[in-house]
Amino acid sequence: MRRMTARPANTHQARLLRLLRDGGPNSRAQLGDRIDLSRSKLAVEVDRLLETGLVVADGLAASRGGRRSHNIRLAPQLRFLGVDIGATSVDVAVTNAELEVLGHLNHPMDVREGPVAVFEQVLVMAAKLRASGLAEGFDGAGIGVPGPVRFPEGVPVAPPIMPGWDGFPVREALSQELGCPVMVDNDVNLMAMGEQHAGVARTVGDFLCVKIGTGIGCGIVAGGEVYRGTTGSAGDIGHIQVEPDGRACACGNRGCLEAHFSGAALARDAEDAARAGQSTELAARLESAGKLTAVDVAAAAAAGDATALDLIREGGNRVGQVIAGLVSFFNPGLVVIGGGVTGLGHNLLASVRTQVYRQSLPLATGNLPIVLGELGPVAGVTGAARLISDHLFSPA
Amino acid sequence: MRRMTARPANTHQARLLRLLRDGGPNSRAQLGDRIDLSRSKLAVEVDRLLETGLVVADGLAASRGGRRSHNIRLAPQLRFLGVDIGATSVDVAVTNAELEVLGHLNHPMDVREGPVAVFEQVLVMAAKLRASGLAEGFDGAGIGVPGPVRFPEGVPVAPPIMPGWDGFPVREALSQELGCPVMVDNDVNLMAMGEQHAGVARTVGDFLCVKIGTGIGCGIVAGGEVYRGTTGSAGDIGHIQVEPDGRACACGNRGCLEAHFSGAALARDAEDAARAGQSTELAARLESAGKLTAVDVAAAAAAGDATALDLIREGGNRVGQVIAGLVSFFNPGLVVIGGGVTGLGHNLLASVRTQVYRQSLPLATGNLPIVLGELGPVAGVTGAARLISDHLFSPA
DNA sequence: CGATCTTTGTCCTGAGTGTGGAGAAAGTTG
DNA sequence: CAACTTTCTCCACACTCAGGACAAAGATCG
Repeated sequence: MRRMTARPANTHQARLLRLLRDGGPNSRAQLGDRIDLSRSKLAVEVDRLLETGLVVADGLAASRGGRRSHNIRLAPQLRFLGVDIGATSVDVAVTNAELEVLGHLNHPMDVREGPVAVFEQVLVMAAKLRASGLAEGFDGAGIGVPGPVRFPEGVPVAPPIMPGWDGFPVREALSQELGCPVMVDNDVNLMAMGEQHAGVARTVGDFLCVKIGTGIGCGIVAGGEVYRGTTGSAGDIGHIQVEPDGRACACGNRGCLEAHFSGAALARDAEDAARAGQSTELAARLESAGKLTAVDVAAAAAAGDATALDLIREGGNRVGQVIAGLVSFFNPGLVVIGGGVTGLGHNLLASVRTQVYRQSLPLATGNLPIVLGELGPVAGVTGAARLISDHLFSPA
Repeated sequence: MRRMTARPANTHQARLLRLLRDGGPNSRAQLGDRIDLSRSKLAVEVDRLLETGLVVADGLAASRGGRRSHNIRLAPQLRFLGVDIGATSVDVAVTNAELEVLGHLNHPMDVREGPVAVFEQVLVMAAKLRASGLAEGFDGAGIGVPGPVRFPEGVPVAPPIMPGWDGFPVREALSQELGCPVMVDNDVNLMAMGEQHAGVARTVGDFLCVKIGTGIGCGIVAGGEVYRGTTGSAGDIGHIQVEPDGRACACGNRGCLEAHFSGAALARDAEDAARAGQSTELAARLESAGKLTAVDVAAAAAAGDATALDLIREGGNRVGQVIAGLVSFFNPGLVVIGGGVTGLGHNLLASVRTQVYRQSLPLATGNLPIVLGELGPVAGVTGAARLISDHLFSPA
């Protein structure tokens, strides 16, 4: 099957494609209402898009009191691949051109196994999705990695938790294997884009997306655009110091946020507490599973375990303290919290909110929602699809 | 005299005006090299600008081996007024269209005297500048106030250190008095724009501009544009907590950065030290002046006073700690430090650098200059002129 | 001092972009 | 079936813009 070869020839076409992607109007007349173009020019550009095959007109819509309109939509066979490489698992999903997730696979895997092994797994998963009939091929792929990325080149740089990935040509390699265009970004940025596209941040121009998983990172969206910083490391808040002479961190410093609270830190603290006999609930879980994760702590807290609750509350205070500073600095319109610890839910949220509302100025917090992400593991892959679609739906 | 009435009719004209403002080429041919337009189109737009009077062609340049070119430049009689209202003083300057400062006045004044009194003073100073022959009138004015501003309306909001200013229609009032367009912004943002236009940040797209005066604020420039946040309070880092249960702050919290280090805090600490007999140098200065300021501390440190040096070093550590966090988060390409404490100079800078380079990740600090502002008090007024000129030099 | 080359600026034609009106097509409503 | 709506197409006209031809003005060199 022939894959997407054409690209929009001008900004009008690009805007039309995005309008259609984002679930907008689907007749020429309705498109005309939302784009600043005359009917005639609009018709010309739509016709050209129809010629390229990026867009199809299939069937007629119901009448709204007059002549029935043609349904204009993005080519239904277009498929994007969204890949989200986390520290401990890989998510792969296939979407249509509207970025609706048609199929989604997850595979536990340590990113430290290196790019070659991870890519092999990604290709297996992509093949499985293809084999299940969801796609005959991919028109583009977005991929997120858990570390800073030199964005224009699509190459990870100096990733602390990803030895072996430094300088690996992710974009080029994956593009070669899949035979389609590929864009690479930080996983946190993709989560932010996902929540922006289909989640809680749909209507917000400036927001922060704090992802608490094995580590902690923060996606920054300013003026509707992801902000990546000078070297692509913007949002790397895991190593902000929260306690002078605090705990030793893998980065070599002491007192980093990540060392005091993160999925990994929480699990370790819970195990310590269980072994110290502070919580029978946690001890029981440790006994049966051999180790603890954030999920266990969440379950224990839900069961009313005071120690687990304390751990969550203290962690929330730590993150909240940092977020409070970021809120003062960045003055976002929304703070989204997501990642593996979302299961800790409202206990975590409550202490974060307390810290932020207490420490930041009223002007910055007055109308500031602090909420959990809406999309869970879908956020990353949706963001990945969005990344590549933004790229393909812009003039060449 | 007739003032500037015309505005650029399209983006081409706007770009040409900015090219000319920013000291660019000044013949049609040279303009053509830097703008993506054909010679013919360029000639048309230049002719139209000449007709409006925004631009003049005066005289011929020296030959460069062929026909001599016409000097194209912004109308020489254009004048912008730059106003920088600080907590304890008012700066007013007049610039030409290239934003060169032609005259600059400073007047000590407490912003808490309220907008009416301050405006009266600003108008007196503007009149003085006009009387000295530097301007026959003003084509536009930019004004900075030491607090958050609802930018589109030009109205200060909830300014903690400016009682009486909340909701005062600064833009409208000043525009009425001066009879020209006015734009209002936070003083810190203007300092950032000043350093961006004519100072150390000329070539940097993403940078932070930390202003340490009576309080502490931070201008944020992302992608070449000032970032103001959702409610205009972005960069308000003075109330980030640096010490749990630290010193009481005017905002009602404890441990705010501003309470531990700022022009005001430094002066107070120095006086305390002098009274406690920890420094004969500071005591002598306190004796003779009745009070101490950051300037005294700087002088004492320059004279080798250990206590003064300690105060500066400790303050630098505090700010450095916060800046380190911001660097991790924002990943800027440059950090500029300015404001009243610039006199503390390299002693301050040294401890800030130490903190940042120690606490932030190598990827973010690897190529990160941390420098003092280049323009001093001129930064604010230059930024103010730049603000209004950006506004006037864009299509209506 | 003239011939030639360079640089600058102007003019003109033709291709392409985009608008708005006229009106055809295809419905609904009474 | 007449009147009205909505959607879509076609067409004439204005405007934008690029690039070539060429004129103006000076430098360079034999």
